[in-house]
Amino acid sequence: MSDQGKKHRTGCLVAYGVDTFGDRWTLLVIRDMLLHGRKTYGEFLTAGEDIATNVLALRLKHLEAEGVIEKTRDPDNRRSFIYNLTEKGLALAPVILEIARWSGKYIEADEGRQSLLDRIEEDRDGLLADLARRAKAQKSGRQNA
Amino acid sequence: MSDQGKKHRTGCLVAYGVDTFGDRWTLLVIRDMLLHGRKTYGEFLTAGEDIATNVLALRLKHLEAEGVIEKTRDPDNRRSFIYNLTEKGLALAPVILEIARWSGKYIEADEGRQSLLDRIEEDRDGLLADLARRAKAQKSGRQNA
DNA sequence: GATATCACTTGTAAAAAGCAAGTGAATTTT
DNA sequence: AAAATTCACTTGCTTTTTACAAGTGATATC
Repeated sequence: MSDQGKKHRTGCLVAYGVDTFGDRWTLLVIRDMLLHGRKTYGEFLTAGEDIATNVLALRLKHLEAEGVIEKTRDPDNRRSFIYNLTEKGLALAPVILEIARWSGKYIEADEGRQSLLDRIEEDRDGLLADLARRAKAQKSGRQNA
Repeated sequence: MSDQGKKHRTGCLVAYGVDTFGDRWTLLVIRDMLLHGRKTYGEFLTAGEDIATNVLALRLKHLEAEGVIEKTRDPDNRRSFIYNLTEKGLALAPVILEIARWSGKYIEADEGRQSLLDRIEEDRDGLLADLARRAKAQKSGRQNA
C-alpha cells in the first residue's frame, strides 16, 4: 500500500539516488522516457522487459511523488495519460548515459546501441542537449525530431 | 540460495547496469569502497546505513561473481578478507559521481559532501584519476593519500 | 448497443529483505 | 594454555516487495 519501502535518509548523495531509483525497474522506465520517447502506461508495459502492471503503477506513483515525472491527461484521448520527465527527471540523463557507457564496456552492443555509445564519447554535450530538447518538445506536445 | 533474482537480459545497456547494481544496497557498498576506502566485511556492516548481514553477504557474492569486486585474504590477519574494486568496479566511478551530482541538485549537502560536489564540477577528471589511484594503491597494499 | 482499449486495482503466491541468534576459525587476553 | 573476543559469515524466521493473473471502470470504436 506504500511506495518502495525503506529509505536510507542519511544525507548521503548516493543514498538519495538509490532511494529514488534504486530498484530493478525505475531506471528502465526513465530510460524509456528519455531514450525511447515512451510516455503512456501502455507503452511502458509493452516495452520489452515485462514489468508487472501493479509494479509499474507503483513506480510511476513513486516517481511522480518524487517529482521526477509528471502525469497529464492526453488531450486527444480522454482515457489516456501522458507521463513526462520533469527537470529533475531530465537531470538524470547523465546518470543514464554513464550507466550505458559502463555497460558498453562489458557487453556487446548492437548497431543502434553502439551508435549511442559512440555519440556519448564524441558528443556527449550535444547528445544531452538533444535529449533535453526532445523531452521538452514532447512535453509541449510537439513531435520530436 | 541464489543471488539477486531475475535478470532482464535484453541487450539493453541500462538493463545490464540495473542487473548488476539495481537494488537498494549494491551502490552503497561500491560507494563505500570507492569514496570511503572501506574494504572489509565489518567496515561495510557498520557503514551507517545498517545493511543486514545476510544481505551484505549476498551482495558481495553477487558483485564478486559479476567481476565488480575481488576478495583476497588480509595478509596481516588471517580471519579477515579484503574486498577491492576490480577495473570493472572502478569503472563505475563516473556513475557514482553522476548520481551524487544529481542528488546534489535536490538535497542539501554538508560541507564534506559539498566539497566533493565542487570537485566534480571543477576537476572531474582529476577526481576520477585520484579515485583510481587510491583504489589501486589499496589493492597493492599501500596506504592511500 | 456490443466490443475493445486504456489505465489501472485487487488478490494471492513467490521471492527478497530484515532481524536475531548462532557457528567456526583466528586472534587476543588473562 | 584456557578463556574470551573478533571476524566473517550462516541459519531460521518474520515482514516486506515483487510477480503473476484476473478483474474493474471509464472512454472510445465498431
